[in-house]
Amino acid sequence: MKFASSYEPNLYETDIYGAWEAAGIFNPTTPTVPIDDDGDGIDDREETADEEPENTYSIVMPPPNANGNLHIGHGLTIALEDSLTRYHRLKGNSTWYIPGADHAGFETWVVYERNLEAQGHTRFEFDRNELYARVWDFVAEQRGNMELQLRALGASCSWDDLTFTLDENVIDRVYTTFEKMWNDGMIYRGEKLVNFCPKHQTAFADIEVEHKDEKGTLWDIEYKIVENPEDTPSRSTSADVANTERLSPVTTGAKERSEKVVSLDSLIVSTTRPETLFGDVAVAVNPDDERYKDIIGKHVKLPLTDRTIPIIADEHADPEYGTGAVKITPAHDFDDFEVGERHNLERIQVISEDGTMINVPEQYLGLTTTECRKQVLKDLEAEGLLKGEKKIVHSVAHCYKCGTVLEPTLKEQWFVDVEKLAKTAIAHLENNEIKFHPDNKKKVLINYLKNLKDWNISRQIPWGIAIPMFRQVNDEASDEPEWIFDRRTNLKEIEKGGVKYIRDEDTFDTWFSSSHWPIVCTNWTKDNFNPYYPLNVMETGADILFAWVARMIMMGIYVTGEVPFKDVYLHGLVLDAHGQKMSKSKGNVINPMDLVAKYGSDAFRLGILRGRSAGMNQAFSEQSVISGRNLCNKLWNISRLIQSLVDDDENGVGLGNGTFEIVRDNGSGMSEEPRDDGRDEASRESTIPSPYTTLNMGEDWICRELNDCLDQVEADMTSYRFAEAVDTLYQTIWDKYADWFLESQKIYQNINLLKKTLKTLLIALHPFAPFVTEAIWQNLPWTEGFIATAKWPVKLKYDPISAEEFENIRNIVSETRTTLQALPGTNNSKKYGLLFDNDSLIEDNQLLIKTLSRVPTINTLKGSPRGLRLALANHELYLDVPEEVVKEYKDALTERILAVGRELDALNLRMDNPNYVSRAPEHLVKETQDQIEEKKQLISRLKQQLELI
RNA sequence: GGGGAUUUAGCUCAGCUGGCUAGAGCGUACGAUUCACAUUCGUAAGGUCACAGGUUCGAGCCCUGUAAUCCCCACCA
Repeated sequence: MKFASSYEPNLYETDIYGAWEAAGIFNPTTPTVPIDDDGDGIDDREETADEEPENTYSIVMPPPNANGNLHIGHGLTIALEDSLTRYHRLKGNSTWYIPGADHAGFETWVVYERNLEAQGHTRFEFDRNELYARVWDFVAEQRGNMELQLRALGASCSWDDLTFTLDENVIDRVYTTFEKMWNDGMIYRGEKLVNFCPKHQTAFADIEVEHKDEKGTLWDIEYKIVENPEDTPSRSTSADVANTERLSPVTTGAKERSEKVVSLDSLIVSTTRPETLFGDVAVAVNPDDERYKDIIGKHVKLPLTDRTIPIIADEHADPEYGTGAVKITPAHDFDDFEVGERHNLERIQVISEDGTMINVPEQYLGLTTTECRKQVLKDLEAEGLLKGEKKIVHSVAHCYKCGTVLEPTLKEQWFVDVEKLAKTAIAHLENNEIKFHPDNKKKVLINYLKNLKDWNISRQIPWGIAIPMFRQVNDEASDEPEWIFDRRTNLKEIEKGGVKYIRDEDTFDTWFSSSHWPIVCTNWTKDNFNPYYPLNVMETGADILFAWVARMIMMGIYVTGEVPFKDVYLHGLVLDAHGQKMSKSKGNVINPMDLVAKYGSDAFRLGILRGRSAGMNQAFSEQSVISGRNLCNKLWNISRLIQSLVDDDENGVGLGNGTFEIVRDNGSGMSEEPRDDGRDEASRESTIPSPYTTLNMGEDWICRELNDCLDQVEADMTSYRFAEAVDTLYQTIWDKYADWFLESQKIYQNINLLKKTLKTLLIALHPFAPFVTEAIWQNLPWTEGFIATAKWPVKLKYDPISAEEFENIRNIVSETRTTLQALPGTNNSKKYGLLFDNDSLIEDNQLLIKTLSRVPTINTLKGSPRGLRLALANHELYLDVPEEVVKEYKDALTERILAVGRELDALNLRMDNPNYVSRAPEHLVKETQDQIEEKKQLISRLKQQLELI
């Protein structure tokens, strides 16, 4: 016996994956680039192909961090993507699931730098190329891990085509795009404020910043107004400085805030960052703020300094907030930066990149921002300029990796002008070229693209793709350095036309290269038709809709003129069993590999797909994995039973040797293939008990149910309803196939149908549970090849009348079981037999009914009715129960009559409504009438029963 | 401030174009006991579909409003 009594995933999974991989079945069968052996410029396949060309199905893996372990989100991603891939492979598509590994610029860098520090080194001891080489080795060492984990999850991807985000072709493609953008004038170098992490010494894109609400202090500082500024460092608006004889009283519209303006010759500004006051170049008030109308254009003395700065009018100042006057520090605040742009103000940088003070009076020089803040507050206090403080909660930008507060820092960076990219992308989206799951994410994305700001693509990290820009040296003449594009980024310095250029030290934001993912993975080129681009689907996390999906769409269109994928499926977060976000600090992180080791890969995949729908953050618990494991074991034992029946049959000891004539109409079932029950008539010599004249061991019924199941799974997969597909299979395998069909087939086997239906189920479940289905497939002597490359099952032919008869039998059996449980006493199913009268369905199937109901006997009723009539099924069927027991059951019976009566009333009420009869569809009215008839009959049968008692 | 969701059984979720007598898994209760599977089999209990109006012959589903929860973006001097 090949089948052990339970399925042990660990005995099979590694070997099975190895066998798949060795056989190369995960590679696409349609070549990925056109074949043109005779050099006539035409794809040779099209000339020679007799058969219909295969459909292609392409999907790329969001590249997991090459340096890391897979987490639960990867587990979900692979479960989703691989079931799509396997499903379409079974459906006969040339399927290409392209795996990847991400150099994960910043993430990996953080890990590496931590290592470096642990060894007592710092990044500054090495030059860029050296660091790059070191990290490369570090990652190469780690990468295998991640790939093994993908295999353990069963990802049926084409390993030969694995793309690493720092592969030659990726860099090439990124440079080509960058060059095109440079030539198209979409790349510019700008001094802008960027979010800068003082710890990691790099800038971030807006999207990488994590805003957290924090408690802080808002200090009120007095800035004294001076009548005659001697020194005006800012290049500001001096047009209306002139006038001003007297300040108007600060009253109008000031409300309760007016008292904060302590006198008419000073302004109170509020700030959470007093240390930045050295970078102040103006104080802004709202132009509509009546209180300050007359002082606009005057100057104030900047405390602790000798400078005076102008009072300007700008919308940015909110009259309702604080005193309505706000200090403007363009070099250290994003809003102030914009105010500065509008008013052409100087930018004075007072905090350096390492977070210490520069360009400040001597006593503050070199202090950290925190130290400086303390000192400034102390000094202001001493001068009597600190007018108050209050605690507030405000949101502060943090580094998403180390939690350090990000410092808005003035820096020259490369930017992509996104206006055209976003506009074009919106046009394609509004043209419905991409279908989103869930649907609403399209709207969200368009909304995002409409407000998109220019994209900072420079990172000050060595680990990444070097920005291929070189700056001319010795260009003493101009302020504006001259930059040229060149691919030779392996060189620090190049010469062109006798002029020397130095490479920019920065690397690309990883999203800049990642946005090329569908293009580079499919080897898209301008000149050749590529059957795999656009991708059929992009599956990824909803959390990177903006960072990644948006950019892939913009870049895909920019480079290829086409959207990069036809469908987008976004999954939500996997939360813990209590709906909490998983995090190391909470200690509720679930490692997918632990679950795979414990319950098997299939169990994990089934478990994580159940109850999950697109775009939603949903809970996940080990329990669902256990339930997946149970299904695998169930399927294993189903197969074990069937194989033992097959063995018995081959050894001539099976039950299936009947003398009966099979009465079956194969013509009326809808189907594509005749139901092949495979047995020639002569072999039906049998020992089946004699009352049988027809055989209906659920065979037509199970064919019908399997057909429905296949329909359902196909529909679910087409609409990305994974959980529903799994649910359908679960129910079909367990509740229908095992509980009814196999139980029936224990009496009499149709061996070929058992084989065929088992194959159907195995194939249908394979996309979700690849290992156990393959393990079974390989253990069954009558299957061939790999199930992974089998053909999706065709529909089975069946006789609908026979199927419906079995449905009737199921109802009879169900009612028998229910009634036996409801009767007083225990062990009823052993005590009472069934009696039937004048009913051919029951007569023909008495053994089946007896077996499934587990009653000891079934006999024809002789004499007048006795016992308890089973009223639900409209058959002359009685439970042979003694009168005193029936009497105890009387109350239950009465209650039941009342319940049915209430249902009948409701139906009657519906029919009494003339509008229902006239306006509802005809079939519904008819249905209602039928139901009324049924209920009436049921009541009368129940009443008969009651009278019998 | 802008945007997107969620609210259905104790828990986690389905319920698609309105036809519902609202489903599943887990959990619970009761029963079975070794003949594929105790990772088993059978049966049952459990719901004012967040609330209030409206449209309709008919609303869990559509419309209006309210409440609660969550997420994203922007802002918070």
